[in-house]
Amino acid sequence: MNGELSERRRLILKLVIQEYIDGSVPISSELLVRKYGLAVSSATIRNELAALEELGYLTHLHTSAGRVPTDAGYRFFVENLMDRTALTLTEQRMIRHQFHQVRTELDQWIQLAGAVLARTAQNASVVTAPRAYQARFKHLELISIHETTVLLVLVLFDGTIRQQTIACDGVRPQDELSRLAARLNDRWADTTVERIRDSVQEREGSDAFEAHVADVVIRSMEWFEDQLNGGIHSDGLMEVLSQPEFAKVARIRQIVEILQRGRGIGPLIPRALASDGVQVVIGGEHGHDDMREYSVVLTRYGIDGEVAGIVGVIGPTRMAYPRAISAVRYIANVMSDLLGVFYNGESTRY
Amino acid sequence: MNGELSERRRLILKLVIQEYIDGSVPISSELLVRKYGLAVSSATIRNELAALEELGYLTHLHTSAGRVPTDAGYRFFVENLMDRTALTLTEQRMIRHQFHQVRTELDQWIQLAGAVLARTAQNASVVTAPRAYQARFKHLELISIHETTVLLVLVLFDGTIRQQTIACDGVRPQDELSRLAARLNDRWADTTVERIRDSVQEREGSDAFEAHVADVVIRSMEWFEDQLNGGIHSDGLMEVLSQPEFAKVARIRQIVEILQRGRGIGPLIPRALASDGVQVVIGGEHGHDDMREYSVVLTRYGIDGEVAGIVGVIGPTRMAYPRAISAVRYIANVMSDLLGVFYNGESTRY
DNA sequence: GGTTGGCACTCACAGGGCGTGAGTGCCAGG
DNA sequence: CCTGGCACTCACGCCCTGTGAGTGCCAACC
Repeated sequence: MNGELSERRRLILKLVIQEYIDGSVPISSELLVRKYGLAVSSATIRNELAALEELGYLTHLHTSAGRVPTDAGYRFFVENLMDRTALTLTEQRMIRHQFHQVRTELDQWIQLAGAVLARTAQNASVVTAPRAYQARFKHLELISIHETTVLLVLVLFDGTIRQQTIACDGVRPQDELSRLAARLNDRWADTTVERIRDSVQEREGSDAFEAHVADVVIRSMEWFEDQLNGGIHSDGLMEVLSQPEFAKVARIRQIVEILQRGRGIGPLIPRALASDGVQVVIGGEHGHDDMREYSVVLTRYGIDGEVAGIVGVIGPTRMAYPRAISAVRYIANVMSDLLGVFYNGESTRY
Repeated sequence: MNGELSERRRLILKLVIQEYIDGSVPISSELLVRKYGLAVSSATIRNELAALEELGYLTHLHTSAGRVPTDAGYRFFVENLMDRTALTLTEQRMIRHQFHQVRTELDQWIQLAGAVLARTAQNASVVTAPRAYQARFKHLELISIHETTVLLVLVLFDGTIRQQTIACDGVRPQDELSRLAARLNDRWADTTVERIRDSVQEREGSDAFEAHVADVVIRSMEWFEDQLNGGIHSDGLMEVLSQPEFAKVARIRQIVEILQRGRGIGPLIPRALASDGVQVVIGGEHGHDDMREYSVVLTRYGIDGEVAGIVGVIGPTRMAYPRAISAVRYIANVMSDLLGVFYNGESTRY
């Protein structure tokens, strides 16, 4: 599939795709000759284009419109033809700078990653929060809100926090709550849901309120594990709408719907989490029909064996793949390093 | 401004506006006569329409197109003409049911409120988290993440939680951190930022790490007070796009931009927080130009003197005001009651 | 055999002209 | 004050046509 194409055809295909990506206008034989000073005539190029079309890399809306890449064309481009350029150093520095500005909150990192990615790739972005592969208990706190109302704050190993109000039977003063919290923290430190579930069953006859708290904690943690690929944040609607494919309202509604529910990207997450490199899924390569005109570039970030999330870009198949891929890769690295600091106190290395 | 209109004119204006709201098509004199079996001829209606136009309540795109309400027309309608119907009992029950399903998390309430509001009013919705008028310290927790990294979890009186990592000079074992946290909790229970700031200045020579923690807490709380009207969540883009005004791409981009930044609604928040009823701002009544074709219906929710947030609806000036207003009012009540339970342990009454 | 100029052919797109119909404005008469 | 009648006005949709870009193919050339 690589040697099949002569050097000239590869060049022509590459030029067509590059031109189309940044102009969004079907590419004619003449334009290629003129713009790139090719040593042959437009008629020759036409023959080559026809051949590339025969091979399935290009199409034609109708006779007498320029050539347009097919999904297979983009695929070939991504795999064999494109220039693998990284972001410029200036861009890298600016991005790092922005992350350092908000070094505090995890939520803000996620939001920032989405915004930066969208702006850099001029498309919509998707980001999920970093999650532990398995929920591990870190800490809990019981805070008296009102006589019979208690706020339970649960901190998991991956830094996610859940808050929940609990109604209790009788009045619970704060110091009693603190003592209970301390006891539970001690007992459950760094354990998984299963272990907590076991430990609860062992001590059947304990305090009813304590049992209730345990129950809430277990349910929270279970809910968490189920939610692994919930919580897909997306951003950059405005950026993606600036792409010329969204000149008709129908397309806009389509992308809004795709982004809103995180559908269309959800199915790709397991694969992205499992693999190491940047994943690219082009148009019809998605299963469903509603994604046939969109491509997704995404990758995993995080710390091996501990926590992981995904970051990615979504846009029309006519996407600036080289740039999207570099941006996604870079942001993933930045996020991974930030998490390294967060979890392990490692210093930055990017 | 009320007695100025004859009963018949009031009726005609009301009918025109109602018809236009649900049809989005300019209203003709004939239609009114036919559809509502008025006892007069269309010519008479035409005269009345001309008079209403003269008064500034209606317009004309050009001769020979039906009448369309002006901003002043909508204003008069909202104030004097519209039927103040509440949501049906079935709708109320369904909404309440949904809130009970997710009775746990505040974040989810907000999200749900946005979704429900958007669906009910068929427009975009905006919701802010409930915030205390003044940040009051409730609780903090220090959790050892790594030898020299500490996770600070700060709980404020209004239930908002902030997490932040702190790097410390030396190794801090968990029990030392717990003791420090207990000490600070005791000292700062239920105080405002100012008091904390004062208390820090008093004990100049204390431990450097303790001072650092105090500093982070103070900055978090200050940031919070500044952010009072930050964090505007919006939802229902899909719903609002189903309105016929968004048949052209330019309009879509406009609303997307308005929603994205929470701009256009930001300026209205102070007023909504200060007043008790439902606020309606119609088209040109907004200051800026970009909101000239949009209306906002919003209100405060929360607990008097303690916490408050806002919920609202935003859409084209041709908005189903009665329904939007009922929906906003109802959701605000539900949210207020939920908060009542959360903060005061009050039982529901809606 | 690859390359080229030439030429016919195709098709999207923009602009102009026109008919149609909805709806008003006005007037004169009841 | 109400009404029927009538002229007038536009937006809208339609068709039509000219235009230009671009291909496809062929015969000739190296």
